[in-house]
Amino acid sequence: MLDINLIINDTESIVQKLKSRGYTLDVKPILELYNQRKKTIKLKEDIAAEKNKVTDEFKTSKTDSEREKITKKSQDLEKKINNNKLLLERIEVDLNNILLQIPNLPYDSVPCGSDESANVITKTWGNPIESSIEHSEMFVKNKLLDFESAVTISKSRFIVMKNQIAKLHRSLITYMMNMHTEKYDYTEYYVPYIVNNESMTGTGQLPKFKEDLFKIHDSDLYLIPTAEVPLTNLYRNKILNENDLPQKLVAHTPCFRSEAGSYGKDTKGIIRQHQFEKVELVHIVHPKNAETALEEITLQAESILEGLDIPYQRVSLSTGDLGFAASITNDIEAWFPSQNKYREVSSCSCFTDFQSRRLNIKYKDETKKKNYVFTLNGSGLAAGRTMAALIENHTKDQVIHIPEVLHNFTGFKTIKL
RNA sequence: GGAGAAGUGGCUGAGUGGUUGAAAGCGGCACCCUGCUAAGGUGUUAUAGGGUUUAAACUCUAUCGAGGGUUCGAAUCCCUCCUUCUCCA
Repeated sequence: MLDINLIINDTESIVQKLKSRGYTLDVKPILELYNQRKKTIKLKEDIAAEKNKVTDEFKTSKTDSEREKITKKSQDLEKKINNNKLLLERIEVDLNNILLQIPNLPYDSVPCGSDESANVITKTWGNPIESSIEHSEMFVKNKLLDFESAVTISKSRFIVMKNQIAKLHRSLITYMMNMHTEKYDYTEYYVPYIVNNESMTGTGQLPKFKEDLFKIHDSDLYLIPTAEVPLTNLYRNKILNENDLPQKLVAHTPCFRSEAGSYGKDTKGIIRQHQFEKVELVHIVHPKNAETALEEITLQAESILEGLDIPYQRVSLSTGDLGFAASITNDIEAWFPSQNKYREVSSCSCFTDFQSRRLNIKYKDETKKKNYVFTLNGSGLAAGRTMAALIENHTKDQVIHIPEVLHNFTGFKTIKL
């Protein structure tokens, strides 16, 4: 959520910045509601002050007729207060509804463009190999990957893994979690996979992207699309000491996405699933440290791919391709030889105070002044896609060569087909 | 599954209808004192939102788990919900 004062006081530049990411801001209704809100607050509080004075007179009143008068007056004022209260509530709901729909402002450094074609590759690592080996095909016949059973159990876009593949998948997650907790000093969390409406609104999935989520029937609960939601919400309504920043959290969770609107996309393999495992990194930081934190998260995510010897590139998303809540995003894309292109395995973003304003997360500085923290997160990494990339990059003559960093976890060095 | 109890400021905890936005203690902060340490003294210390101001000061409103109700007036009485705890099965 944007700061309404910013919209009121710095309208022109806000409108311009939002325009650069393809959003047209209609300021007029906001301004109107903002003024109405102020007016109504003042009116309501003035009447409340009067009522407080009137009721105070009751104690010192002497006669019954005096008391009767006070009672009557107070009741009248109470009615007026209530009317204004209802009006104010309506105004605030309307205003909030508008504000919740406005995306975050892009950083000035974000490349300008209307869509992903304007994204900028800022780094490449490794030597992309050529190969036509598709990561899923070779496993299907021996049921190490079982799409058919998944459909029987559930529906399409789910997967059953078996034996060494299941273990390889689990080993990847352990490798990532160990790296982040042991080497990078993240605090590990186990969190709920089902969260409430407020949590989803806080991180920005709601109200705008409801159709991307799985909702639990007859409740206001949702399956998480990423651990970002529960992790960031750990700090909802919290005030942190400045020197407790930064907080770095990591969790491994399944992620559930309805993939609405992706019919026909990535139907082959395990690239796009309704349920997948992901290791998620979250930073809660002082605003002045946001940019270094983003670089840190991005490097840490990249280091996972480097350990696995999977070529990748880093892409700076353009204004038109940024996610709703993000101010700046680095995507990390792993090399998929069968597709002859790079595919996203991680997305690292800074959300500035967009989430913390919705979630009410602040820090206190030495002067005891409170400010909103900045939040960041990045995948480190999506396990399924990383495994797919690993398989495609490390299969030779019908043998998958497991990278050395995983040997302790897998217990095997190759998978023979 | 059944029966109770409780939720108050950073923490502990007092407060059963009106000078209580809230005692007291602890903690925090500032200053003072002491040769250092230990201890002591004085003061200060909630949040959000309005008004006002160059700013500070000031002032108003709301907030004692959440929401509703009773009342001229609610932390205090009533109802619903949430959370926590205890006991029984």
